[in-house]
Amino acid sequence: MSDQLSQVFAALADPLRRDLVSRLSDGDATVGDLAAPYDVSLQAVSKHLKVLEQAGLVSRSKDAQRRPVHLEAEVFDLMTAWIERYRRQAEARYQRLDAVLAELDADGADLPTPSRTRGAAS
Amino acid sequence: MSDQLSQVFAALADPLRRDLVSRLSDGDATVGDLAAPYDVSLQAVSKHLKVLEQAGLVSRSKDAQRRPVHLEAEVFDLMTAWIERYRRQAEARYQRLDAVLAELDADGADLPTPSRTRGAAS
DNA sequence: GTCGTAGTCAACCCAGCAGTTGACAAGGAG
DNA sequence: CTCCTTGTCAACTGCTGGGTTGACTACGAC
Repeated sequence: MSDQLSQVFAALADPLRRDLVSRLSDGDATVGDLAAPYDVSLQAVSKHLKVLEQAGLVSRSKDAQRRPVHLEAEVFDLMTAWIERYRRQAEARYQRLDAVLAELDADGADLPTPSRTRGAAS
Repeated sequence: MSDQLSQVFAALADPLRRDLVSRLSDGDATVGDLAAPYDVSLQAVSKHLKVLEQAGLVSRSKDAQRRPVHLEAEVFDLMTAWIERYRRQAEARYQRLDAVLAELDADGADLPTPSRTRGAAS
């Protein structure tokens, strides 16, 4: 679980943490402000923030005894890149399959272009 | 944790499961095929697949005693939508801040457009 | 100085998850 | 039919994660 991608996904798997991110996208906030709407303890929220910080989604500065929390949007790119990669790959495969099926249909199902059968053919 | 978004994020928080998704984007495969490269038991991989299935990332059909696994790419859209939403929101906020700062700089820091100060002003 | 505020740290509990092994079901193959 | 393959289900273990409470630090206010 040490890789950042795993940490980011794990961090966002919790609804409360996603809500924190959501509210932080609206502007920086202190721990107390963030904790107020929930009925969990301040310490629990502080822990959640630590998880987000560890994942690189959030940074905390130091202003007197206050700890303003700031959203780091760049990390989203990491996820987006990963997601897009496999979505596109999967979509490309479907399109290829569609093309093959269309070709089969057009040719009359007699010459199934026997060159490449990788994948679904078992 | 019942909402799908949480399940999807949690499912992808595991490197092995991400690897399964990665390999499935290359084409359907059986449980045995998928389990082969790892040094964990077949049952463990089957469990991982169940997690992915529960999250809607994967579907299993039935072919004799074989259970071909198929990647469902649509669920990625759910994540992408969530991510994009907050990334754009955060980026927009930065741009607004930049604009305000630029304006301050241009005006000579005497008329800080005192209408809206929400957010970072403590 | 004392008090109150903002937040972290540490210890502890409970639930869930990843991994294991063992037994079992479902279908071909001989 | 029996055997083998493919895979699931069930029970158990160990670890991690989210929650709590209590004590502590750091800073500003009085």
